[in-house]
Amino acid sequence: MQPNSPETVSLRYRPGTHAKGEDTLRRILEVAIEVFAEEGYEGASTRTLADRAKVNLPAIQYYFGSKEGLYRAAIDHIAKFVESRMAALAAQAETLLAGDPTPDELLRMLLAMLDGFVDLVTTDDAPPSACLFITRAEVEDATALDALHNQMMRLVSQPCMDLVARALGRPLDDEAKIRASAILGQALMFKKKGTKMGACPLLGWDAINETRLQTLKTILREQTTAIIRAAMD
Amino acid sequence: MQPNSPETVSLRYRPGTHAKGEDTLRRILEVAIEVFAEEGYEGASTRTLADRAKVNLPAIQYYFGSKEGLYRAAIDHIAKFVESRMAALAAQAETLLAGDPTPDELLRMLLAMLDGFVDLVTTDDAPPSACLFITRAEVEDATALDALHNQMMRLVSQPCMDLVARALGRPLDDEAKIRASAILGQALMFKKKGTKMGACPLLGWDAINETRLQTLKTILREQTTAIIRAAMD
DNA sequence: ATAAAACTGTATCACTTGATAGGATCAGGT
DNA sequence: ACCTGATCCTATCAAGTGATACAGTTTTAT
Repeated sequence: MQPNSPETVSLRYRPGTHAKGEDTLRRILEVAIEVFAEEGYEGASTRTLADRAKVNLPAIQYYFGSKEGLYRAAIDHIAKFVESRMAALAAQAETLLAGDPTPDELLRMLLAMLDGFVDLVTTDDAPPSACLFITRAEVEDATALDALHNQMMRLVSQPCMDLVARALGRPLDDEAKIRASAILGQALMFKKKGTKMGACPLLGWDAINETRLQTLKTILREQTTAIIRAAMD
Repeated sequence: MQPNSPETVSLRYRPGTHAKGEDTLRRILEVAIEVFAEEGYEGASTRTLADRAKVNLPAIQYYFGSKEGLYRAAIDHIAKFVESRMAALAAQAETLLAGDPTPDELLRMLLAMLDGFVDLVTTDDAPPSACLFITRAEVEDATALDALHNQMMRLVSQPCMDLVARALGRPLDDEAKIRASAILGQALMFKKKGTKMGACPLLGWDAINETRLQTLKTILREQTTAIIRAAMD
């Protein structure tokens, strides 16, 4: 019985019944994020996936129904991680916006979200290679990413755009959206295992350690403050 | 005789001798950029490439030696386009830096390069889908991209980093590099046919027309000015 | 005009891909 | 002890891949 095949998912499968199966499933999932990140969806063969996870070939169909099912599960897994990192900040921003915040409070909130976003895209926690996985999935135009897109919109882009608009005392128009996007764009250049044309290779940074992360955050906070202050006049 | 096969390239092939062959070669190349951009290297089958270019399957081997040869030729073609767009600006920046420029001159030059970079990543000219092609090639970690990487470094990143460093009266250290990268990162969010999480979908922009481009450039210039001015103190 | 080279098309090869069939093995409930 | 379902494995399939052999056609040079 394939526990996660389209027809039978959450029908007969009871997690924890067989601890061994649970471990195997998790191992496949975590390896899959790495391999999909390295090779892409088409490039990652089911044989490579199975080998790297130390399982046999049909295990993928058994646990996830199909290669695509595994891919979707990988996206879900990353989405949960993003949620765990950004949900609190997004909620905080929403509460603030519901009240009658000063421009300075709005700016501080925006800087906090920027910090969180930098953490998110530079972190090596939880699902390794998650950032590269998403980047690849993006250009591969995976429709399975839609859920994650909506989530990023809800937890990152939308709050930032709202904060920028309110801080500038404007409606949520193109200008506010452009400014918010550009501010986030600064951070995206430094994303983990980004591309060769990303900022890290340009800086000669092999990895982002704690001191480099602090330097980066400080500069981006400063620049964002300058951007908002200048636009307020 | 395969004109571009590794052994015989530029050995017996004389472009223009057979006008028909020249056209065919160019047609394959232009279609290839589109198809590789849409499907990725692995995803683009030689059959799809041949069909879209209205040639038969072996034509790819005949003209480019192999699928990989076609890929490399596509990258070369894009590299030439980038050169045509950015070389003048890069040279201008170099000349300026060789003299004794004022901070204001340096800022103006930086803004001009930023404008050029925005044009480059948002344009629909010359090789359509070139931007998406590069983005895909980046995450696919194509070693064939190295030449283009060096070129982007030489024509865009390096000049911008130099300009920022000099404008701030600092050496070319991490801070200057981070600031320059972040400034360019603002523009990258708006790249043509970027990802679904890019700025254009967030703005509800289906395409970037002339007025939108002007709005974008104006805001980015303004923000960059604010960033540099604030950092000079 | 005619030979040589450039170009195009059909048929096919060896290989890899995702997926499945069907049986062996294991763990938990009775 | 034993049965049932969960888990794992070997062997195999049909489809699609990049590439080539080789014959036919067109263009150029002499």
